[in-house]
Amino acid sequence: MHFPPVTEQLDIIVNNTIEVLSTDELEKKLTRSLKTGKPLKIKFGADPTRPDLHLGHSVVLRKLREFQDLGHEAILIIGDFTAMIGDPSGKSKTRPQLTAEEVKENGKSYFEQASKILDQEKTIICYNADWLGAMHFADVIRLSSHYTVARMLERNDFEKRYRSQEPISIHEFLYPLAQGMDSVHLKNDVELGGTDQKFNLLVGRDLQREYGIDPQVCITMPLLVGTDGVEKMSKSLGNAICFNDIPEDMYGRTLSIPDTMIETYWNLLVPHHRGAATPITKRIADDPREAKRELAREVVTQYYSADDAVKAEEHFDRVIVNKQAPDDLPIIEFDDCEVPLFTILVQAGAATSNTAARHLIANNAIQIDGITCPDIHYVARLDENPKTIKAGKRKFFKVTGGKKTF
RNA sequence: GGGUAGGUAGCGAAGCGGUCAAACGCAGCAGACUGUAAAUCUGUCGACAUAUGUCUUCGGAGGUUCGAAUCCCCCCCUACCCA
Repeated sequence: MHFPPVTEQLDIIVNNTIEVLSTDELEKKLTRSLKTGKPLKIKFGADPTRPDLHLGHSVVLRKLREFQDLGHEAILIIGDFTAMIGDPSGKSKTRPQLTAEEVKENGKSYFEQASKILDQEKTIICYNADWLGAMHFADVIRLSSHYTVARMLERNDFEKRYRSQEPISIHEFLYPLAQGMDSVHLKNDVELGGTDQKFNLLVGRDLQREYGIDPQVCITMPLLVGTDGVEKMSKSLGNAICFNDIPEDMYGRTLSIPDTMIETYWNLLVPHHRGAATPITKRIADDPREAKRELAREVVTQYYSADDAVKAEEHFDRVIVNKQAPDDLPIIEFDDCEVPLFTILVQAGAATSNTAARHLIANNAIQIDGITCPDIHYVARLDENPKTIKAGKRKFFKVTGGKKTF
């Protein structure tokens, strides 16, 4: 294996990170691997509870990819075992117990999505139930003897909850230990995670030392703020841009971020273009609109293609900017010639109930062939010529009727 | 084992016998505006029918009342404190 010089590697690795614990050790490890020709093992773990990856995940995944490109070995751990414990960040919500099959399925989907960023060929994937599931209760007790309650309470959210008299379950204490056990098992050299993972990463490091293994270097990456510009990106907060979003959504949602975040997004999400002409800071200052559009195109290009990015932009300009209907609308067919508008909306999936459909109509959100229809009792006269219905800003479809012959 | 505080719509949180489908905030949806799906302002936000209502909801099961989310009884659950 041939690696770039250590200083060059360090530059790339440290870029965009929040913390590297420690840089010295990382340098030593890199030097050693350069000498021996043995790649470093880089660990990144993910719980397969929610298989929707979003741009927030991509920040860490891209760092992992950088390691791969430098010639190191990326190990993606699907936490099928730890998923059953439940992530203790924030209040522990009762999670639906996943079956082994669901977990495998989610894990597979996770890997597929992650492969949009990682070099799929070179990624090693493992399931931590393989070793955690094999542990006996006695092993677990022995493991837990390596850590103290006081040290656990050092963790930010534990401490906060403890102080404000919120409950902390014992199993939540076990979570970092389980994650740390992964590091003991893998003997990895580096573990990556978001800043919220810092404590868990350090536990892994401590445990490795306890078990006589060269402790891992912990690298934390910034948490990406969501499209709302406030909270960290998360599917449940509705401020996420997901890998699996269709290009149009991905493009539009990227455009909706506050201007102040363009630079951050650019740095964290767009692969380094070496020797890019004008620095992004200047381009944002000159023309924020175009800079953001370029960002959105870049994002779509990464997960789809440059072609899709252009199409998504055209779609956006047409539908959102110029408020015109896109091509290729789905057609909903009715047998009857006269159908109440609210029924059409429900059938088309534009509203979840008749009442909801009426609310939409009453809010002037419905247009038929470009004309707003404010009458909640409106009965549409349909024939084989499709009428275009616009529900809200973005939902379009066509309806035909009169298939029933009299 | 004992004590205390609680369990209300997606979440947070009022209400504590009728005017409660239930204040308020957040999220959601829509309208206006905008380079934008951001921000801001406005409306909406259980269901079914309609403008007058009907039905199902306030942890669960009973009960008292003309009438309960609100009172009584039993049960379940959650948190904290003391042992």
